[in-house]
Order: sequence, then C-alpha cells, then structure tokens
Amino acid sequence: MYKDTVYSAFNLLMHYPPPSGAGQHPQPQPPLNKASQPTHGVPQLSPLYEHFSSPHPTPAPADMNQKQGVHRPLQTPDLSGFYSLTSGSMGQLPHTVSWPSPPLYPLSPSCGYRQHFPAPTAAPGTPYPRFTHPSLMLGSGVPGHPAAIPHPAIVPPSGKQELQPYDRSLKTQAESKAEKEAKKPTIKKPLNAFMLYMKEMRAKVIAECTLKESAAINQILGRRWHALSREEQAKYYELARKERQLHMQLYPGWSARDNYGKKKRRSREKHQESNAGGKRNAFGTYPEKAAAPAPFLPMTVL
DNA sequence: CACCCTTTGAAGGGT
DNA sequence: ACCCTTCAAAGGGTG
Repeated sequence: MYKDTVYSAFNLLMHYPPPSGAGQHPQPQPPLNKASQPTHGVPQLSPLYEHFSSPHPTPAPADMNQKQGVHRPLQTPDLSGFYSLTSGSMGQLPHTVSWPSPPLYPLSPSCGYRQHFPAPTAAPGTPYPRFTHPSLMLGSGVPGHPAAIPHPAIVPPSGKQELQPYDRSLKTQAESKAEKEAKKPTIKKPLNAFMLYMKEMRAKVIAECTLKESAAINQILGRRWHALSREEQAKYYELARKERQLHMQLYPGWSARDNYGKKKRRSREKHQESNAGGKRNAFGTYPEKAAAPAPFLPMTVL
C-alpha cells in the first residue's frame, strides 16, 4: 500500500504539471549549484567495440572543439520553468555531446549485448513498465508527515532499517559516543538523473536481455541513456533536481562529504593495479580500462 | 562477507 | 577553471 501510494505520487509528479503548450520546453538555465562539468575519461576501445552497434546510434559530437570523450550533460532546467513552461525549446538547450564509452561486455544491436547471450524474452507488446522509483517520495520523511516514513536516503550504517538495541551498561562514555556516531543513520546522496533512469529501466533491461549482472546491465543502460532524446533526458534531470532540492530541505547541513570513507573503496593505486593485472569482469572477460586512450572515432566508422 | 564491476552525474577538495 | 576522487543503485562474481 505504501509503495502504491509512493508510486502513485511519483507518477503524478511525472505528469505534473502538464506542459502549457505543445513543443514548449523549459528555458535552459545554468546548473543549480556550481558550473562544474563532469569530466569522464577518454573512451577506451574494447576489442569487442568492433562488434558494437546501437539501435539508436549516438551522432558524433557536433562541436569538435570539445574534448574528446567528454560528456557534457544537459543543463538542468530551471525549476521555476518546470512550473511555467513558457518559452524556449529543447533545441535551445546546450548541446549534449554524449560519446558513450565502448562496452566492456559483449553487446548486441538489439538489446545491447551480443547475440550469443540468450535472446530477449519479453513478448512483443509487453506493457512498458511504469516508473517505480521509490526514492522521490515527496512528503515522506518530512517532519510532521502523517506517514512518518523516513526518507529513503536515510539508511542505517548496516544497511538495514532496524537499529540494534544499545547496551549502555557495558560501554564507557567515549565508547558509547563513538558507537553512537558509528550507528548514526547514513544519509545517502540524492540520486542523479542517470541513477533515476537506471532505477526505472533496470527491470525492463533485465526482462529483455535476461541478464542479471548489474555491471552488464549498467553498460546497456548507459548506452540507452545516451540514445535518449534531450527531451527524455530532461525529464530525469528535472526529477533529479527535485530530488536534490527535497534532500536539501530535509537535511540542510548534509554534505556528500559526510559519506566519504563509509564505503571502503580501493585506492587509486589499487584500482590501476587491478586493471593492469587484468581482473576479470562479470563476464569473465578483461576490462580494457588500462589500455591507451582511444582515438576519437565516429560511430559511423565503427 | 566485503569488495569489485559498470554506468553517469553531483559535489567537494586540491592545484 | 580544471582535475581528481567519491558515492549514489544494483546484484552476480570473486577472494
């Protein structure tokens, strides 16, 4: 029931408000916080890249002055524009130069992986799944909200929702303080546009491609993300922006830095080591991350 | 059982 | 301004 409520609310949000006019879109705006441009590495060529073909090939970047392989995302439209779609057009949005990284997993034209994997099982005409992202729960977790349901961004350090009872009789004050600190529920980062897209589309990809490995699925989703039109992507940038805004309202003092070190991630050196050492991926193949930077080649050449 | 893999985007710190 | 790093999700794979 709770989920239904959430999903209904979300679907409402997805369709609210109705555009004030056909073909009208929010005016492009500068990014919400800082004007940092994500910088991703130059795409690395995989031996499998030559087999790669996309059902919706991403056009080569129009602006060849841009850095090779740098993905410049859509500017998140101004939130006020979300409620008053009055002027401008998607065509005026900053051009997205999306150059997908070549897949490390074998891909096929149809669903993003090569055909020696099982063919998609979803029957033709299978209804498109509704957006089922539970993260954007406007209202939940808000102080005074009747449901008193914590925002999904709040997760105990253990990852489980229930906190363990605390036996203070056996702890010193310092220990208890440290323990309390350690047991403070973690406030997760708000999901970005791509993460929201992944949440929505993962099940569909799993059904279509009969894959379970998230690494492979995420590669497919990454490609599909690049294949989306700017209008379609803008939808997720809007949602992500609302996520961030809600997150800021709920946790004013929170910083992404708060969660640094909570995931025990390998060091950069270790990362390079593991790639150089040829660690296998989920398909038993070897990532090509350590390879020399790939030359910029238009998709049509491949 | 903790971490890796894989993706994009946001954000913070360093230079 | 730019670069680098970390973390958001996900779940099978790995040591």
